[in-house]
Amino acid sequence: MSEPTTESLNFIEEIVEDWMGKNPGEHIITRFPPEPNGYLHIGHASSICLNFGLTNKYGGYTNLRFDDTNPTTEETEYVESIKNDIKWLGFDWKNEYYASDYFNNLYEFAKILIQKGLAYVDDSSSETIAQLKGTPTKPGENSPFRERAIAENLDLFERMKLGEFPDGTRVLRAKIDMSNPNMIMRDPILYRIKKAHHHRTGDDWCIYPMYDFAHGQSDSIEKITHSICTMEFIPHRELYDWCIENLEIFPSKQYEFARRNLNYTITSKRKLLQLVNEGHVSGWDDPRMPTISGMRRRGYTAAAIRNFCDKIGIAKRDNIVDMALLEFCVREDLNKSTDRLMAVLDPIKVVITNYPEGKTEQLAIENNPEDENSGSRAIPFSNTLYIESEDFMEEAPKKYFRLTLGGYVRLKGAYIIKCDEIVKKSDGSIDYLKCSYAENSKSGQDTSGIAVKGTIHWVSVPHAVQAEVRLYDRLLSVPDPSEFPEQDFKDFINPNSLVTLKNVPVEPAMANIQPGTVVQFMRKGYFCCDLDTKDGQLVFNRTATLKGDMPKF
RNA sequence: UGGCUGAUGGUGUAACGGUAGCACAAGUGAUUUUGGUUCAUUCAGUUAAGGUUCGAAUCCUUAUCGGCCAACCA
Repeated sequence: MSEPTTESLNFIEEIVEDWMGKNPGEHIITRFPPEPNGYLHIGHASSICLNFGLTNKYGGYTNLRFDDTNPTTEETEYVESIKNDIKWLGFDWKNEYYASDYFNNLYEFAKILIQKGLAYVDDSSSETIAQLKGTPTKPGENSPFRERAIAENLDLFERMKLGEFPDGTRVLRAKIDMSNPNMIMRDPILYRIKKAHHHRTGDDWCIYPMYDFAHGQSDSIEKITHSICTMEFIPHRELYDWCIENLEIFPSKQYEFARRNLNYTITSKRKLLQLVNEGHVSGWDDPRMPTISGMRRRGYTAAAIRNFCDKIGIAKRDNIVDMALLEFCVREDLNKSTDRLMAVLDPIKVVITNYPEGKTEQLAIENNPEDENSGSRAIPFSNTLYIESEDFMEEAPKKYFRLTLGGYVRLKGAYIIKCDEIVKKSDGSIDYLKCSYAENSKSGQDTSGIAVKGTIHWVSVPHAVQAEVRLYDRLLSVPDPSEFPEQDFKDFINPNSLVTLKNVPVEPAMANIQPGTVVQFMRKGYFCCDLDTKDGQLVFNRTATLKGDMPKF
């Protein structure tokens, strides 16, 4: 009965479907190639969903390959975090590989190029090499070492490997074209000397291949059919193809898409590392970070992140995705799955004068109205309660639906109360509210006939449990710091990105929540029980507020 | 001033020569024991100018505006 809807494909899917049409019976192979020099962030999530999503959809498989060709910045800690994050996101790789697995192959490839007269050892300093490289508008000049004999190149390269020369004294370069309009092709450096300890190969090597001499060949060795990367690698594709062609190896193909940007945050590993190192955040997994581990700690779910990546799509144009869409995906998922509990973030006390002193009633309340299988729980009610201070106004405008002096309001799951008197301190601030309740207004069996405009949450004072609550907000105070290139992005860190509340009264059921669990604090937002929770000291992170602004009065 | 790449509502993304659609955001209304959810509804777009065509977001030309490229980083 439904219309035959033709699913719309992104341009990468079109390329894949086209490939499959031309290669019947074969399957695609993709790879996710992180450099282990930082934690994965939301931009990587997009790439992960793309690469793994493609092979989930079309068959074939995806490898995880660490691009570990620079020993000075790469660490095992990052390898572990990356694997953990990918698994948490819900994806499985076929093979776990490392570019460093291929150091021998790459070394042999280099010798092949030398023998073909397509690579040479250059003794120039890095300054000289930069100088002779020219500029985008000015062609480069040949290195004086460019015409070295093949045998001499072979010998020198061998001795570079043997460790005979200090760091930075020699490099191996491809012999291509110093006047190529694409600067990447102006005799790119293939190997450099770095007497550094590698996280996997230890001290086996003192020469390491550059990205351009490792990535394409690694793809080729793994027979990657579709090597998907971001737009800034477009100029590198010419060199990618050049290496594969001259080495006569499996012709992997590179395709580029535009990296996804999110407003009010940054996704630059360099800048993220700066935030961590300089202590602007508590670590890579600080809930304000756009890292996968940060979002996880904040309470975002893997399903929400996957859905977000699906919704923002894949294209080639520059983009800054609205954070509101990510939050929408988070709320959409959490709304269906989280239990509703009560916590009073900014409490004022209410005494119900006509409710027996010392009496406790257990009231039944449903856990999640969006999930009929979620059941219900009992919450204790007494004559002394906390309510949210913003839920009371002495004199209120017409549109104010909550408690006012002389007005009525419903306590969620309990009774209707009326505020009879405000008891003030000597400084004029509110000490507590004297209220009366309607005994026949009990939730679910209300015969009072009192019409109330609003329902508010509450916690019984004698039964309350204390918690620390961390209110997180957007990391930056401007949507796009790149609009201010003269300024340091750290100047834009939102000073209110974290507000910590101590001794927040929460209902007793909260004490049984396990770290990592997300619940909704009724009317206040979604909150995730933090890993710092221990020995009965509860800590909650605000994952997201509820949608819409409560009108401010 | 070189090369590469891109341009569709506020944001993101479709439409592949034939009705510019979807989602988010924003607004309005209904429902609601969460000012949540849900439902209904409104606002709002093809960078510009030419050309080809019965017909152009789509093809061609020119212009304009963005992004990337001069690490022994990836």
